[in-house]
Amino acid sequence: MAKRSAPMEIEEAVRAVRTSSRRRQLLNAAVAVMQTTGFHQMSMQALADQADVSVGLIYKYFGGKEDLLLAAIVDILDAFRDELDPAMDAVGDDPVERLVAGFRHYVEIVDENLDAVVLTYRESRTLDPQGRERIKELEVETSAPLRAAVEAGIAAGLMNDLDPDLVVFNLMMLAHAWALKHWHFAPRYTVEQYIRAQVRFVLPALLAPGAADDYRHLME
Amino acid sequence: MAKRSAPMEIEEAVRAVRTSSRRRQLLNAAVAVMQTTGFHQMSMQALADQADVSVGLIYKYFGGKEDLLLAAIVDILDAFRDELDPAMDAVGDDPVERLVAGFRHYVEIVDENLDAVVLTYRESRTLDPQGRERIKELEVETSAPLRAAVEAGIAAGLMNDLDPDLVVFNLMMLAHAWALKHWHFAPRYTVEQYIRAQVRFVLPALLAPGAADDYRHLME
Amino acid sequence: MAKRSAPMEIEEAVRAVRTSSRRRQLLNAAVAVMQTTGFHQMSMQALADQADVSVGLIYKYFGGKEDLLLAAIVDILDAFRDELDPAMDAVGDDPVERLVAGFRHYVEIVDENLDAVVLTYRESRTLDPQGRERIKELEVETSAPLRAAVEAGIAAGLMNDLDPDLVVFNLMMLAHAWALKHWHFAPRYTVEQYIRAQVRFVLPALLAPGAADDYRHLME
Amino acid sequence: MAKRSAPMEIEEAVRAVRTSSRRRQLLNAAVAVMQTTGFHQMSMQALADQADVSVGLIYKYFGGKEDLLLAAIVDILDAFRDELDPAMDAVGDDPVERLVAGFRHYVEIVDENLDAVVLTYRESRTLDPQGRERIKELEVETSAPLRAAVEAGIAAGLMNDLDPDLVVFNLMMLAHAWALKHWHFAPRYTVEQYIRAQVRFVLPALLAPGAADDYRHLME
DNA sequence: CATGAATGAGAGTTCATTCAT
DNA sequence: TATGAATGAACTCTCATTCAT
Repeated sequence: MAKRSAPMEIEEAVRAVRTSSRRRQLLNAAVAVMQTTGFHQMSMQALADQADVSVGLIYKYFGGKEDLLLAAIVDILDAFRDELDPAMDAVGDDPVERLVAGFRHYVEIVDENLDAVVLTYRESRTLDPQGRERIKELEVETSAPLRAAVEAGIAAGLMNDLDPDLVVFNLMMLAHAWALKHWHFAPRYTVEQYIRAQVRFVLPALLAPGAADDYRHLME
Repeated sequence: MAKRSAPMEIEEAVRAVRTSSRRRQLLNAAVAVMQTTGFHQMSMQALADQADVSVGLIYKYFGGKEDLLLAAIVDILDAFRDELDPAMDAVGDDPVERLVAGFRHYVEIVDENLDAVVLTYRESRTLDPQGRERIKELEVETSAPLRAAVEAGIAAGLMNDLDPDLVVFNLMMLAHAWALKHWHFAPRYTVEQYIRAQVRFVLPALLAPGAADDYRHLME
Repeated sequence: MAKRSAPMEIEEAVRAVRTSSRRRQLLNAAVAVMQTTGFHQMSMQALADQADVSVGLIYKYFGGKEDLLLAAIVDILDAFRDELDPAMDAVGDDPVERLVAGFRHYVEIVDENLDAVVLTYRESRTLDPQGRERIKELEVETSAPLRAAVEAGIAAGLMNDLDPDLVVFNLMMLAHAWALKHWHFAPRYTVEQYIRAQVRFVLPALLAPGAADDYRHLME
Repeated sequence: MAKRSAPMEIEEAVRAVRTSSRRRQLLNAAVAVMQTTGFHQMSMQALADQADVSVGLIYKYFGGKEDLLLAAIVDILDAFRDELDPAMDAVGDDPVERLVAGFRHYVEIVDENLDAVVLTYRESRTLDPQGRERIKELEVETSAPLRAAVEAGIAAGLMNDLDPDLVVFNLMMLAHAWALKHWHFAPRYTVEQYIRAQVRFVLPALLAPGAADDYRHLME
């Protein structure tokens, strides 16, 4: 009996995997093409060529061009959201250590997705209001662990009493800046150098007077 | 002779003014349309309607659509560059005062050109390499007075020995953030509040330990 | 031997029936979809969904979309042709009675196949010349029993000496009108009323002066 | 003063005429292409070629393909409606004479627009509900003068007491049949012969017993 | 200087058909 | 026998650009 049902489950699983891998293949191709030509300049034919499939097939996996854009952006933001928490957990409970680890990892993900990050800035206005809303929500979700660290830091008296919201968005902007101003920073800094320089810039602004000495090691 | 040339000069001046006012009229219309629809969605017909001229006329003043985009972006960046210096001069010679005044004014200009600023982020990849280069140069030019203030501040021992380049780009990013994340900040802050909050965030990071007390008034 | 062949025959018969039932299933589905969306708007996927089979299977039973259309139309016309004769035989030998019975039955079949009839008018131009020819032949074949009745009626002096061909095509047009102008007639007449009204209209035109009285009962 | 306003009026008039002639040119081309290939088979490129304009221009004068179809059909029906009344007035006041003249002219218009008439049957289902409604209204409008003649004839005791609505639709069907079954009738009849044959068929059905003799000349 | 009718290449999207499973 | 993923040509429609007036 299990034998009879198994094939069906397998078949379904196979299809699910195939579907998912096609989506991934197409999303990767889409980001690759968009990074060089931009969303509007990307023709569906060009995308098909890049992904090595036919144009028609794209429409089996995505509702249309805009749907593809939304999926690509959401895909990136999902990565941010899902990777941030574990990276922060890895360094323990100290709010400052957690925040710095979070920022560091955020920049690293940005570095691995330079074009995708730029994409979220360039093309989100292209989406319909619903899609835009979705993206804003994701961005806020993503910032949640950072915000929690800031709030914990303030509560523990380790950080100055600044608006956590502003602090978090500032950190995200500085992380995004690595992508947005890559033309400017790349010749001057490696990612690692960029991260350290920004931490050196930001920490003094955050740390409460009494706590500054305890985190000297984070600023070398 | 003077009699003959005078009318001509006037005619030329009239033409120059008219030409210039036509360009302005078209640029304003272009920014107005782009802010709602985006560059790619803007049809030349829509632009012509907005500017109350015929499509054909646009091509008398601009080489084409992309040329118009470049002109619009350059136009905005010119404003930044030209207004920053005077605003900083108005507060005297103190590097810290100058830097804060510069940042304050920068954000104010951003606030008056929200859509235009977003435009520079969204559409610069659309331009040809030459146009992109032009924009980067302008951005660097714009940052010059801010950089000078930072360098002066460091030289005078008023500011920490940070990379002036990084500091300036950070300040610009935080100013741009008022436009880029306007959906997030606008419900929480007025421009004035945003400026003060950011100054409170940034100054502690910049000021040398000994100088902090002297600029308490800037952070209220 | 018989033992070996019997199963095969059964198998073949099963296959034949299944083939035939598949064809029928598909034709019914096709007519059902076409009646709501039209032939050109009907996608093979929609047809497959309606028939609850896969797209691929359709091509095992029909050469393609146009082949399917021809089959659907021929199917309808076959029904007309095959049902008319028996219905006319049922009323005996009198040419007028036969003609009226034929017309009556014709309208009734039209009523049961409203969309299919409209289909023959709407889509026959879609077919290739050969297919069109086939349909014209079928229509002529279908009209044969009616024509025979008219010719018999004229020969017997019961009907006026009109062109039988014209009479028959007129009758068919008036029958088709029940489908073609259904939007107009349906709110005003039931089928039964429509048939009687048309008989009352047509009979006086057909009946020879001396015969009129004998068929009063047909006109109530 | 008049001089200043005149040019504008002329300019407007010129544009109106040009617009109208473009529409006509396109409608004629559309009917020409549709008659050979059918609406769905007609590509906008084929239409453009036939009309000797560019594809883009078509969209300046029509909202799209379906709009063009509606316009083409309406155009034909308008001709029917506008030409019927004058033709009937020309023969005087006698209801029977008027009806016959109306029918005769109706068939003649059909003969001049064979493909267009077939078009109205083939493609009206293609239109959206609003367009379909429009067409039904036009058809009813067109039938008005015929209906008036029938009603007058019945009131005057010249015609049998049949449903005028049915009579009129029957006449229209028989007129349309000249187009719908042209493949069948054309080899057998000229238009003139067809008209006379149909009049001979229909009049006996309509005329009241007493009036039959007075209209013998109409049936030759 | 100013117009806007006209162009036509190129876009996104659909869908009849095929074929490996 | 039956499937449905994959194809790619063909479709309608848009719009930057030109040019006769």
